[in-house]
Amino acid sequence: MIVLLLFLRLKYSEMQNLLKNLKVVVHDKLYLKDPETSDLGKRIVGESITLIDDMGFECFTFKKLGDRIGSNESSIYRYFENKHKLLLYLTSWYWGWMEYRLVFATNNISDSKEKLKKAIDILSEEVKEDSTYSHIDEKALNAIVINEYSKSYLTKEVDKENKEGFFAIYKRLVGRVKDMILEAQPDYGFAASLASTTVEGVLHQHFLMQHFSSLTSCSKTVAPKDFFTDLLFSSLNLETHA
Amino acid sequence: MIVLLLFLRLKYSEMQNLLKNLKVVVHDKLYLKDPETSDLGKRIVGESITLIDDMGFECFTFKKLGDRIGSNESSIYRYFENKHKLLLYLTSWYWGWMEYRLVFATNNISDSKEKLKKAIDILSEEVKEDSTYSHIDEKALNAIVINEYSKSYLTKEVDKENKEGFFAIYKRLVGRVKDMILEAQPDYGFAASLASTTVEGVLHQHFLMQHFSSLTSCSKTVAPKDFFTDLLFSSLNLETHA
DNA sequence: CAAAAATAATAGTAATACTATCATATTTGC
DNA sequence: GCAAATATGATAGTATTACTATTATTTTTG
Repeated sequence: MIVLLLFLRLKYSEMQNLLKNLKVVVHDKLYLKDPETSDLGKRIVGESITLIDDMGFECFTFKKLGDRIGSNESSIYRYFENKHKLLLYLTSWYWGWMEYRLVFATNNISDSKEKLKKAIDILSEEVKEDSTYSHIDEKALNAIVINEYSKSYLTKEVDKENKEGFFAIYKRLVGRVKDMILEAQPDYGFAASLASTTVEGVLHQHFLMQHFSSLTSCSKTVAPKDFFTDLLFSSLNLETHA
Repeated sequence: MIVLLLFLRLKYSEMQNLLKNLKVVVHDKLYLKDPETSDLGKRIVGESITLIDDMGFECFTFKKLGDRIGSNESSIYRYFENKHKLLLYLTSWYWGWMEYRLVFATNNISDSKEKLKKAIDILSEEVKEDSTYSHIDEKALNAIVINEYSKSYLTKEVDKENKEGFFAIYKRLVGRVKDMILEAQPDYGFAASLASTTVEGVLHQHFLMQHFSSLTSCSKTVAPKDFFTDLLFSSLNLETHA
């Protein structure tokens, strides 16, 4: 689906309408039953996002989610094996959504520097509205990714789950950033590390802004985007202006 | 203690002997009873490091630790309130140890670029030996910091715990890196973000080397140090060679 | 409208994360 | 050397978590 978009030239404003008719595809072993196929499934996904955002992933349980959506714990277990898989599902969805927006926003830019700059914009901008999908609050999901994403891979099962492909979307996204870096500067020797540092670092800087302001230069006037644009263009030895 | 060292000129080889007579000081509300003051306490700290490294923080319990050290769960609870506090204790200790090594290795360097380069070395080098302290396996502790550190602050209690000073050592360390960045390039506008990105990013690159090799440029021949040295010197607009 | 599928309700289990109490060692201060 | 204090160990108990299993009740659909 996303590949198709490379041949399209659509205005940014049309993206939201388009996305409404597309489904972000996540690995089908992350769920027992596709939550997109039923009303209950959508409520599970939708309310789990706001609940995890409210209480944090550690405190979140399927029992509490059941109470919240007026359903039963056992029904939730028919959609997701456990809350770890649910987190993988939600964050995969997020990265799929991010990848879509990244590809969409950059596909019609021919200048490699402009393209990279746009990519940094998309990756680091604060998500402000939960607009695109009716049942998914993208702003809350963005907060979850900032606060919980690393818990999804900092586990003893990471190699097994990686082999199963549970991190495929994230890896593909980092790979796209890496490719854009190399397009802008083919000689650069650390493209993969710079890409992963950027994707991860953006989340970290947002976290620091909220909880450790002395550890970040970002504030109301300086955005993570400014820091990372400077960082990437300096290390690639490129001028910031096109 | 560390301040004193600024006025000393000791060989690197003497550091280990010196450290043996110094105690890394962590926040005293992280423990109920100082584990350094008893044999049991040292076994708790020492064995918790290898046990967490072996089984991961999620699977680790005080009951299992009690079994391992031939002691009782209830005795461990007299030293640490819970395993979260123990993790904060261990990681604080690690960052205190790192800060010590950083200050020691850089204090006698007058050239600001050389100093920064040395700081990157210390921060990003793989810890190979558990040499300095008899009861602490620094190599295993380094692995714990790579795999578990972010779990210590990605919690709902982070602001309260930050106010209590539980992250003071880490913040001071990042502050030192920030100061060195500004010493080398006073005009640079994102010193705090570059410092936090480096300290955090080094851990992340080590993790990626172990589990997501496609997301990093680091390998057996390229060290995280090489990437971060290039990254910092480029963004500070400095030449790598002194 | 009957059969199938989805959901809800209930019960039960093993493990976790503790707290409380009491018993027994070990240390120490006189 | 002994009593008092302190440290450690053993046992028991609780609420919660993270499930699994079974059965009952709705809802959907051919």
